[in-house]
Amino acid sequence: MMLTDRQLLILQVIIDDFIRSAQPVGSRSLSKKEDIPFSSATIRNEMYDLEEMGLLEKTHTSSGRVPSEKGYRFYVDHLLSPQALKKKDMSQIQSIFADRILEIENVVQRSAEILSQMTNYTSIVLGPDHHENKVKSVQIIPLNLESAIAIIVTDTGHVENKRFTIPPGLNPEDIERMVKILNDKLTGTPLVELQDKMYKEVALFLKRHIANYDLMIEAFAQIMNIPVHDKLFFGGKMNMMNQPEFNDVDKLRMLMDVIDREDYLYPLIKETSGSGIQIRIGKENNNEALKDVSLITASFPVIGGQSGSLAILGPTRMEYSRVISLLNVISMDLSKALSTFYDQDDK
Amino acid sequence: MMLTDRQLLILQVIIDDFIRSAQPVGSRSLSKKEDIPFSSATIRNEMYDLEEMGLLEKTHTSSGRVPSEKGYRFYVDHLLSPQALKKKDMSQIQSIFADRILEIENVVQRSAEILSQMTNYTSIVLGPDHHENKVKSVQIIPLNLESAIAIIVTDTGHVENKRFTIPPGLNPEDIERMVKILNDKLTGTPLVELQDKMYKEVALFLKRHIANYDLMIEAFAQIMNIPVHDKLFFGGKMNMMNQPEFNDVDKLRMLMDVIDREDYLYPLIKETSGSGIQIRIGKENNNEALKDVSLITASFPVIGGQSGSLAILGPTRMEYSRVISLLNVISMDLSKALSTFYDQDDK
DNA sequence: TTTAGCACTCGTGATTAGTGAGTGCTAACA
DNA sequence: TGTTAGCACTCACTAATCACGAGTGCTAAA
Repeated sequence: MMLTDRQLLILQVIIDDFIRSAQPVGSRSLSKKEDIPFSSATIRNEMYDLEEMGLLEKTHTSSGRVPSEKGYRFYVDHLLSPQALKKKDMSQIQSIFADRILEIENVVQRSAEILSQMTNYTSIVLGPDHHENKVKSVQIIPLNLESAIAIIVTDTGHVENKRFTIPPGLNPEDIERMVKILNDKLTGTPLVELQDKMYKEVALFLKRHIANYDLMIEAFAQIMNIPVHDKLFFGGKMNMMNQPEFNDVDKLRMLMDVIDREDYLYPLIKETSGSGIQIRIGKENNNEALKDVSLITASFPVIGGQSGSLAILGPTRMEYSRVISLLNVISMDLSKALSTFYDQDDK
Repeated sequence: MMLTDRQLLILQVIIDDFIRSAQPVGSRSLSKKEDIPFSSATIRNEMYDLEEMGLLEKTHTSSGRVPSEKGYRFYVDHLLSPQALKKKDMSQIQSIFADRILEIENVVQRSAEILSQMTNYTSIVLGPDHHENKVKSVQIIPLNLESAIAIIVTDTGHVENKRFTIPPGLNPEDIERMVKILNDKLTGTPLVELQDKMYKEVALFLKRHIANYDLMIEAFAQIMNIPVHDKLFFGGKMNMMNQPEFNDVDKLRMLMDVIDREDYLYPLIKETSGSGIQIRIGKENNNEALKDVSLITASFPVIGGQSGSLAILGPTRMEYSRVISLLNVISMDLSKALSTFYDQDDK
């Protein structure tokens, strides 16, 4: 598909205009613009050709033109020039990452919020997979005779805790011994391998030292059954209400259902990990409810070969350029910020 | 205000009907009902009177009648007979509380979900205030030379954790000693008093045993600065989209804004703690955005004098009877379920 | 190749008329 | 005296019509 320079210009201006106004763009209004020195008739001819190529559409026979999905695709592939962020935006971003925050979740959540607030779209952030994180310490805190809290701390500072019922016949000394064994055996084990290791290696050891070891193993293995999905962090879940394309409650509901049932979104976001910026427009999302939105995802690597991703969900009529710039900046900052949690592992 | 039996009947039927259909109720459709043996003309006369009393309204001169806020208020105060839940509902509730769940948060979250799912309204649950919970154990897990995780476990099994920077010059032995001191001094202290006690009692002690104790105190006091607001748990946040009164995106947005900014809702919910079931209809919520909704709150006591509350937010045209029954049942179950966490404290 | 001009299309908003569900009032009835 | 049948009236809602204007496609002239 070869476009003349003039066609490129017109396409670009139409899409930019539509992104701003959400209104079909007519030839006359275009011809009035400064950077368009052609008459409306000329523009009409070009529009006709662009429509034939499938880059533009009409909402009805005598309406102005609207970008098609293919048009957006062409736009992001060929017409998007990297655009520097405004100073105001930059300084706003700086300010989040300025104060050294100490919890991963906190950084991630705040990134999601700032991202949605700056774009007016919905943002989704997936922290680095913590299944690979290694156990730093295991603690058991008895609450009373029957139950206790098991706590697992990872090398990244993530804390998992779960309450469990103490098997009968186990005395405090048993528990103390157990904690010692667990720490000896499990420190350094990645979370994914925890359950396996528990049954295979630790079980034997416990058998020798602890009464009722099998019940205890059972209880503890439960605890180590850490959820498969990492948690998605959202910002501006409601922002899509502000988009004119979702002025209809039914449409809104369909979209919200998908957003809330995170399992649809999860693979779309997860998949991106490690491959730069990815843009999915409308039907490319392979989901009926997402056919009028675009999802832009960016992955950010953290030290140690892992990565997380952040995403913006907006109408197909999205400010691609700005969103991409923002994602680029924030993913880099996030990389840096989170890497400080990881790079201290090995000390 | 005295109503005849017939007026009571008619008012009741009108409100019941409107709650079901969301449509203004006309005299003719009423007169066709089995339990209404009067002609439409008679009903019209009664309606006229009920309107004069401010219990009914018209949407326009020749429309059917709609309950006014005052009408709903009368309805819940005088016409609501406690209604037994359907077996299906009961068994569904049983099933959540059947399997003994071990985390407070889990129970609370699941209650919120079941409540919203059964009513199709939005539910909000506030767990028992954990500021009064007492420290059971304090742990410090060093992650590397610079940072460590502080963990506080309460007697109810609640775990707070926070990362902090280790003041320079502190060695592992110092930390170990510090943990010992903290446990000695703080076990049994309610969370609210923690910060105070830290500065007043523990500081002196640490001074004697730990290098750089002042930095450490500073760092640790930070950690103990536990958020003032307890967390609200929501179920069915989006359910209001299904109500015809929020078919308009602007209305929906106003409502959602208030729901999301929890600080408006918090006092409304919190306030109820300890005073049975409370119903706020429309403007009684004292909030412009909540003028078309009703909030029904129920508090549930847990052993030890504390209490939490659960609430249902729905349109003023809410199934009051059903919601009240559900809240009654679930709040009792919740009382029981959560009390098991608390009553084992003292053993 | 570009553009001015013109006929044509179609969404939008205002206006009108018809329909039906509802009311209030009056007069007759039990 | 309370109840009801009957009737005129109101008003939201829908469909139909119209004028308007922003837009198009096509043709012919520059």
